[in-house]
Amino acid sequence: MDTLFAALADPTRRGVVERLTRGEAPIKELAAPHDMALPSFMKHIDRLEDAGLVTTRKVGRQRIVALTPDAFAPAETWLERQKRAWEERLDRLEDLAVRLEADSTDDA
Amino acid sequence: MDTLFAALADPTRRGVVERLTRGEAPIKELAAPHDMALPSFMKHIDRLEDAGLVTTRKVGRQRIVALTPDAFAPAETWLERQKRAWEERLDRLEDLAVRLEADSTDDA
DNA sequence: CATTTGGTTAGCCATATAGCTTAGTATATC
DNA sequence: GATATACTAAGCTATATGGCTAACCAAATG
Repeated sequence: MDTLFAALADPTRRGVVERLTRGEAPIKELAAPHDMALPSFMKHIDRLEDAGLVTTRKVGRQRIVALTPDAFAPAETWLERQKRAWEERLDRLEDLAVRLEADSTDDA
Repeated sequence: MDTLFAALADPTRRGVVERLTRGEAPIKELAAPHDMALPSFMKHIDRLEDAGLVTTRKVGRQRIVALTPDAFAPAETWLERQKRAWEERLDRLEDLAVRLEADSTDDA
């Protein structure tokens, strides 16, 4: 989870992910839009792979990078759970407020 | 976006967020379950605040921390967009495969 | 077989991160 | 007014991160 969110906390890496939703590609092609030396770029790919967001395979002298199926699932699940917990609490608070309001008008 | 994902890339901070979905709390109380010196813990709160995940206000000598409404929205939106792009591409590929298959059986 | 091309390895540098301690400051509480 | 409480500020350390260059390896290509 740490590595997943950390992998997404960098614009270069998010850019690579966005590119990969349109299909796999070799490293050279992925690197092209990012003004940086190849070894530096490679580290980002490594980090994406460590996070499980991406898989790579060697074809000839090229390394092809592809998005992992359900790559985002753990992150989405966690976020969804938090949002739900938060909204349920707001609902309970609202419910409580409504009931208190009803009580006060009963008194009148 | 960078700071948002980075803020979530740490178990202490995710723990704080999870706790806050059940309601706001002062720093001391939030810090209690995390075995670490207060100043160290404070830095995590600062990082959550910088990411816009959390707001704080001073009440007497306490600092109350609360989850920001729609705190996760940007992260969720980005993830959702990627997932959608990815799935649309898979659909197109499947569609293409089905059509190719149909063509080949037509030939037979 | 010489030369590109696409990665890869190794190692360096600057900054950021996550932790610490020690020493304040401001608000309660006795 | 003295003391305790809840931060807050300053400054230190170790490791991680994001970038670089230089040199190397292996698979094309001429």
